[in-house]
Amino acid sequence: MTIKQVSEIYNISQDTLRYYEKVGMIPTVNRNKSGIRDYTKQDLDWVQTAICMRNAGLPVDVLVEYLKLYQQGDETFKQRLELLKNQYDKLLKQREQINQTLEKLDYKISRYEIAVKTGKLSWD
Amino acid sequence: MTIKQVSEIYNISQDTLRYYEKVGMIPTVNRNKSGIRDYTKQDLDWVQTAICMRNAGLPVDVLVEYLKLYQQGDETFKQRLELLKNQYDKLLKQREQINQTLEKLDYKISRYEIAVKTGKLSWD
DNA sequence: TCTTGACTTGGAGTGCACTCTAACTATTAA
DNA sequence: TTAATAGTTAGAGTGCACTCCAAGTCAAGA
Repeated sequence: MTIKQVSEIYNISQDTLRYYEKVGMIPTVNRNKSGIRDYTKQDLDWVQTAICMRNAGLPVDVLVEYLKLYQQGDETFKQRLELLKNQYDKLLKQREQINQTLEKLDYKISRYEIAVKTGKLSWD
Repeated sequence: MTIKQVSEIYNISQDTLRYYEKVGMIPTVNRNKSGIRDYTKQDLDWVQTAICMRNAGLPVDVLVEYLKLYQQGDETFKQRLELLKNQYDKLLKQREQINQTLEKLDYKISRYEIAVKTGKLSWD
């Protein structure tokens, strides 16, 4: 599968796909005889996971570290587990921040709904 | 209240507080006769809100726009409402991304918990 | 054969959100 | 009186994650 197809499937730029590979966030993709990337099913799994993790805000260097450990083989299960738990905890905290902000916004929004109707913003 | 105190209360650098003010994310803080910031209760409310919003990932320029509308008075209720709703929707989507990633991580973590015990990573 | 278009690379450039620096001023303690 | 401390400003620098660019290669079609 070509980089163009992958970029269309996941709605991500070809530049970003090449960048992810260059920095080591996903494994090196095999090239055909003329040097062009040919993504396999496994490559797509890595791409998908990388995009998912990045969308949630995991830092690139952490994902690079994860791939490095992965490529070092079975000796690194424990380190990989620690890394994943760590990121899990950080995401829980981030979600909590978002929830707090959603609450605040919800409150403000309800006040503005009234303000738009009445022309007055209450208690402020 | 001095910038040092504010920075300690909210655990944010003085530089960042000055930056938020400079770019217009919070209103200008009054200075005493020797030009030193003296944060009022209202200033603190703005600071707290700014930090909350930034922690959830709202962009600086959006918060600047909000303050600008706020300072334009009652004519901008509708625009402020739109802005807030917009950010609310974006945060909902971001939370959804985080939830997806948490699920993925949870799955991986449980596999690695077993892998660490057995020395083998299953089905992969 | 020539051109078009899709790909390749290394490396430079961009946008965001701080973060740091230098030069300066005012207040306080020794 | 002097020195240390805590603040001020404008503006430069940093780190992250892309994003763009230039120069080149290759395969297919006119």
